[in-house]
Amino acid sequence: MSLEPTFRNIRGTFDILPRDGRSEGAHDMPSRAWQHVEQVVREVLERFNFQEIRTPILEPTELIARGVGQLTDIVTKEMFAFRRGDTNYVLRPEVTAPVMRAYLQHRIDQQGAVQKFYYIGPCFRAENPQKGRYRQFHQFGVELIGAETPEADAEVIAAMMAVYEAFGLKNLRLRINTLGDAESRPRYREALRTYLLPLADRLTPTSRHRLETNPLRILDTKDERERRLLEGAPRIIDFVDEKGRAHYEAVKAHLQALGIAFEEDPFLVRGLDYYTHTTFELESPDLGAQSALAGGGRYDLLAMDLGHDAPVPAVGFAAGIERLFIALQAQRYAFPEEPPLDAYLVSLGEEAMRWALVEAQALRRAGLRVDLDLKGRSMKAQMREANRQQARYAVLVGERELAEKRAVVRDMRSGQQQEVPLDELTDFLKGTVRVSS
RNA sequence: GUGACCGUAGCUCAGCUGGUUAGAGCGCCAGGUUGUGGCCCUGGAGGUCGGGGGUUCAAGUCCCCUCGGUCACCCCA
Repeated sequence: MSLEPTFRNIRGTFDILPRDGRSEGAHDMPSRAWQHVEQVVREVLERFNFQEIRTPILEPTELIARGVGQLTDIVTKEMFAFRRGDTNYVLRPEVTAPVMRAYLQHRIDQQGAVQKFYYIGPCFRAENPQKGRYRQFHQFGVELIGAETPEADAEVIAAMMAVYEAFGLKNLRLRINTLGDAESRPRYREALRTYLLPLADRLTPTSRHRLETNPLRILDTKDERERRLLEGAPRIIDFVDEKGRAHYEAVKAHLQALGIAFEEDPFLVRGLDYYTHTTFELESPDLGAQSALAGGGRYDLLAMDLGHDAPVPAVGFAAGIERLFIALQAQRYAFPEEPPLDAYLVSLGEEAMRWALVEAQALRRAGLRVDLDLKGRSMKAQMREANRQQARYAVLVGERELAEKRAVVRDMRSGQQQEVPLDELTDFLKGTVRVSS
């Protein structure tokens, strides 16, 4: 199973293979399925006029630390970071901060219009892997930058839901909440602390620690006893000012108008510091412990956290592709089948093999999907290969055919075969293939 | 970082209370058809039983360590 001197993929990563082979270190879906998922994602998001942005996988560590937040789990313990020369690098653990960085760097804000970006690609987090969690994982998401209206929030959530709708996923649960803004949050934080302080001895050690560092994070505890303690805790919404509350109410109204079902969860806080106002999370019952399919929210303060001189309103979501796959498999999603080979060239003898090599090129130029034997195997073995590849036709050529300038073309479904002059092969295969498909 | 469970051919697994040359199905290769697939039949290749150490006359089977996997905690996608 494992030979010492051979290499394996790094823990928490996987290879995506052309054919689904159940094997350690390989994703259980073939590359074709990944292409399909990516394609659907692109189509849906582009329908919303989100346009792709590609940023480097390598970013300055400081960008992530300031963007995501110094005290977040991501920054304190989950970054793949290293130093080289006098620069600190990270493999990006998320894409929102990099997109904002690009937006500011290229002065896209000067263009005035609302910017709608989408991205799709790998991210890295040094966590212990488990179901739906990897060290190199793949995300897609959108960032809508430059609009502070509740309609922008609704648009982002609508785009997110549209992706899952396109895949026909059912039983999804959308939860939303508001975290208020830079004014209300500190006030709420204090109120929450004041409430929890007398109960500190009944909290878990981590929560007790968070009481000092980041009290909001205690809200999303899974500990039953803590949840009960929190029932009487002050609610964020009561600290949000008139404007913030109106924003939240408007978002909810828009979601209703869009026919998007949701539930409010006053305890929904997210582990990234940049969120303000609207936050949301999409869950699937099919995922196991890592139940979040996607999440996001508004992050109006991120630009300033990154050193910009004015706030830049923005809202976005991020979604996990591996988790999408889990949900798709659980709901028996029908992935498109591998397109079959139009023809497999079977050759006998060196000369015929050379002919096949050249003929394959001609057929491919004519638009056909063609493969040929490159091992010089027996005819039987080549036929077996043609069958395995589910080729529509096997084209057999040996010395005899070469001399007579005609090939034996075998229909692999019916088993019927006929002779076709070599110079008519392209037209024959194209014509017949077109007719039969 | 912590915990639980698991680790025998490419894949899925069987190997009873430790005891002769470690097995099956699928897959792969070849033959049955001197130039032909899918079904069937026959044969073959492929395993340091994750690795190391220990107990024992004897270990895939027991003990320890280690590596890897899975799931969970934490948190997130």
